[in-house]
Amino acid sequence: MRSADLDRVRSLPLFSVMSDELFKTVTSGAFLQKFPAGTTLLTEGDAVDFLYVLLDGGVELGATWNDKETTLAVLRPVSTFILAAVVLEADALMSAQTIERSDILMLSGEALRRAMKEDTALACAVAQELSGCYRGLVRAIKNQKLRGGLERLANYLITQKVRQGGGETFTLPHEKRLLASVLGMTPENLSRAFAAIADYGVVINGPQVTIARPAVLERLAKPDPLIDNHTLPTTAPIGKAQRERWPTAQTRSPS
Amino acid sequence: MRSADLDRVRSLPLFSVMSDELFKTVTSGAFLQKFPAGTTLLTEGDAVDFLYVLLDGGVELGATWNDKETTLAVLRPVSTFILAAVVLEADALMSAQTIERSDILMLSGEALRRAMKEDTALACAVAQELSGCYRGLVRAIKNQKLRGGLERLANYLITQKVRQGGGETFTLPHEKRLLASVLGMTPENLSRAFAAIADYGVVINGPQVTIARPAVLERLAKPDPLIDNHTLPTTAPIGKAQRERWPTAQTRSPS
DNA sequence: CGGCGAATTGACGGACGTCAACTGCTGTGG
DNA sequence: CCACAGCAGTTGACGTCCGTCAATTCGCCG
Repeated sequence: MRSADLDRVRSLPLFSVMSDELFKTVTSGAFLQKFPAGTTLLTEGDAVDFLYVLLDGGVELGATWNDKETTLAVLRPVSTFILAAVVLEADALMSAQTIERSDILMLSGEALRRAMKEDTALACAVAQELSGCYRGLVRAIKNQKLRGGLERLANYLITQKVRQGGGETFTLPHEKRLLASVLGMTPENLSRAFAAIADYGVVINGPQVTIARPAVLERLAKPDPLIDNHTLPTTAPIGKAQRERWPTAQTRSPS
Repeated sequence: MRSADLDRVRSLPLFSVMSDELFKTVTSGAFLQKFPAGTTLLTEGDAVDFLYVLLDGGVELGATWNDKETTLAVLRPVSTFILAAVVLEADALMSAQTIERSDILMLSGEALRRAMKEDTALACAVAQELSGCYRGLVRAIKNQKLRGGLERLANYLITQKVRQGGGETFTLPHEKRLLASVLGMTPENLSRAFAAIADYGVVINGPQVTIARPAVLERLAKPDPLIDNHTLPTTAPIGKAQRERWPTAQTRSPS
């Protein structure tokens, strides 16, 4: 494993508190693996033996029931995942799948649990990380149960705008079909929601989104600091630059 | 505070691992308060200074947005709540309100955070508790995003049946309007769902529910161990016995 | 006895899922 | 180099689920 990668892991809040010695112990039995897009890392119900750390690329956390599927989160580097299952030595409740070519570090869950028992600072850091994840899910449930589809989309767009620097135009970070799943709707319905949100000053051009009248959109979205997290959940620089090219001004076809 | 109450707290997984000395420190600055039904303990957005422990009664955790309200969980003794906010020293994301006369122990958050730093076993126990809460929320989101209202109700009934001993008839633990909020629907819609679920062998008689043909109901519900937790989240004996009396057989009025 | 809130029921409309057809881009192989 | 298949995205038609409004019943409590 490259030492640059090790440094990135070390800089996560989870690991920055550990002693050098313990860090070496925990990472000694670790793999760094590169996966192509679309690889299933973990299926819900699987026993979990590793703590995963996404160093590069992207990962979708999803779940299934009765032939329906939904996305619970999309992770960007640097993020850890399935920490809760590792702590409890339990089966995974979510599936994990790469959405791009990804570099993923796999740390022994057993080693992590042992390290927690020996290092109070680490155990506290784990508790804090889990608290943050928990609160992220509380926000997600509130978003899901309290808002309608159009409102969820509007707030998603505002969050993206802020996270990407606040410029009036930005780029959707994923495929729209994945976004639909994150927002809890069908791709068709998302398409209609994009069409409807044009009335609120939002111009869609492929993956490019321009918020022409932020005040109007905000009146629809009613963003709320107790639901929308406009700062990133972990130390996570947004993924690589998106493609810039896109067929020129493809506004709505004049019917 | 009565020593019997202290013992109940001590028996929680969170506190059973602490040394006597540390336990005394943490509980020394604690209040035991009795609240009437309907008391708001905490409003979303409030700063959180205490870890709450529900010793008797019931508490609803809810959230609000844009004049809509929803229930995220209903707690029964013995349960702790808002642990995550205490760990992070953050504002509450949920409101908490008693639904019955309740005994609630309030522990200094500051003292708990200090104790975590000194006692690895406690910090690990906190991490485990938080992991359990996190996984509970993952289940809740899956339930919400993957199932329709009728399916959520069917699974709720099966869960209640199991938790109350598996007999063919049991008692709803709360008001129906609260249940509706937990299940993410309106009271009117829940009423219709109860009417519709009669086709699957479920007989409703006030708060009494009889599942006449479990196999039929299960074919509708398709319960899943990765969503439905048929065992209780914490060491939580179900609340006191419900009223038994109810006006005799109030089946559907013969139109 | 009277008022209040929970629960139910009906009527209606809107939001959302499903099915199907169509477009345009992309990668593949003849 | 082009033909083709495959997939993302869009659009329309339609049906279902669910929320809203209103009226009614019933038990509870003052």
